[in-house]
Amino acid sequence: MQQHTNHLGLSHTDRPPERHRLVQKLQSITDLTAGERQALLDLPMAVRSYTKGEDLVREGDVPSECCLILDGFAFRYKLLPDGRRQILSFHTPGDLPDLQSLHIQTLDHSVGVMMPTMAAFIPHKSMRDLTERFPGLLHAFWRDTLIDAAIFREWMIGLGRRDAHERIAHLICEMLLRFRGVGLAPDDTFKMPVTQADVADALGLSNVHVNRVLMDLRRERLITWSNLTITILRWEELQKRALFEANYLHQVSKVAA
Amino acid sequence: MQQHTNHLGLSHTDRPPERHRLVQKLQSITDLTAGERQALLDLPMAVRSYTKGEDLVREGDVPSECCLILDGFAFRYKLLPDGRRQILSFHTPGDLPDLQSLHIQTLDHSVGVMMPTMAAFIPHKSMRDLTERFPGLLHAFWRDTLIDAAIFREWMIGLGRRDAHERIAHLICEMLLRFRGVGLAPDDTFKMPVTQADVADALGLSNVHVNRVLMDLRRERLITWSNLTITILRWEELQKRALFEANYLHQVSKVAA
DNA sequence: CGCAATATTGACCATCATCAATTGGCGTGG
DNA sequence: CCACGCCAATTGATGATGGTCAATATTGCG
Repeated sequence: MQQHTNHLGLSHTDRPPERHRLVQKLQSITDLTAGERQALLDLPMAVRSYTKGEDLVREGDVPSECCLILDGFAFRYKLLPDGRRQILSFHTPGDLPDLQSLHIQTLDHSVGVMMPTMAAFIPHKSMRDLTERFPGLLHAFWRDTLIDAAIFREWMIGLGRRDAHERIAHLICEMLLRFRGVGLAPDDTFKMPVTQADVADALGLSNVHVNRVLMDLRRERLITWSNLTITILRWEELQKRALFEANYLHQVSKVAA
Repeated sequence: MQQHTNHLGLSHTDRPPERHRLVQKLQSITDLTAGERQALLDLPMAVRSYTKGEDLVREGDVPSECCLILDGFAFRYKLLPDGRRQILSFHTPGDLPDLQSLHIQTLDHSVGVMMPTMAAFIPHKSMRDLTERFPGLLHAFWRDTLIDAAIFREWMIGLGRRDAHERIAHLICEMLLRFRGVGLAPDDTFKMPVTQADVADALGLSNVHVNRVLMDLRRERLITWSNLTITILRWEELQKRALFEANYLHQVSKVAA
């Protein structure tokens, strides 16, 4: 996830090797038949590259395609008129952060990237054809939407009822499991390409306070976080600090192929 | 919505007249064919009544049926180990607050009621048969899930980045539009059967602070709120106070039949 | 080597939580 | 019909978590 070969900003239009990420992702939440897998690989997609600070889509857009993260790291967010920002979710390769655009005309949030990221755009029409030919995939996408919503709910609990230490510890726990789920967290270490200010906007805190709490967690030898790289030192203790319960991730604890 | 005829706790098993609420709700977010409407009305459902404080389902349950609010007022919530509570959403008649159980085995939150409420339970098997026979309904349910998630996102912004006055004003704006959408807010007045403590748990505040902010909003003559009844006095001003933008509700501004 | 973005620290302050009464509304039993 | 009791609303006093502002270090990188 952390490195990829092409981020020159060029726009290709064909079969990037990373397209298997989508299969991998869906397979992590449901079973797919060979035919469904092939159909996913055959989806037409236009690939584009982005760098830190660019948006894949913006609030207010009326997209005619869905975007798929092939490589990199993206996030959904929304701005208030005066500039306050709330980050709604983080997305790793294989995710479809605006799947909702299939059914909801105008986008109610933006999708940006935190690092050089490659995204593929799949026409809505192709998605509709696909789900018509393969009802199993329709269920897979619906299931994905439902898990997405479950994660929103857990974040709401954090924003509404957890204190700063719990929130930050909780986010770290969640990201560890999500990266583990796609085989990207060997030795309880993973790359988290976000700044402390980003974390602040995700958790409803100020950057300054995030910094202070991180110092605490480091002092307590629960984690290490530098160079965009996080290492969990004491997993049990960290979960306790976060009041973390993994069930909401609905992971089908099976290692991605 | 505020009154209903039977809340003796009896369990019927047949065709309550309120079952049309489901049709009404789905029709408010998509178009249905006559066949689809009839199929919805023919769904088998077991009706049960609940009173304030009772739960329809609990976190950890593995339901084999979906619940449908026929009459009354329900909410989804989750508790932290030490008793802190976060309310995740409010639900009016026609809503299916645990639709997700169709695809996600174990429930990650509870559903409770705020007032005498009648709910119908529809076996998952019936739902699956239904969506198999009527793919249009499958899309309708998916769309419902997506709108649900859109509301979660808006609440996340409130919890993370709005101050107490904005949050409360925003909730009032949202509920007005939702009640209006089902024809239950004549004269910008509607019944909101929640206590100030409930509002606090929905917005991540303390009951005391909710009270103080409500006093402010009343002093400013923006609203009236007593006896579980809210009246909006100055709609434009209230929206401004809340930084409210209705788009996220994705309402198809058409009056329910 | 020097910029520019992040991270870190300190000082001060505001919003909102907590704790503790007190008041008010309303249903129920006598 | 009225008193009691309970739940919710209201108010006051006090304090803590976390925000804001402003420097000062670091670190990554061209």
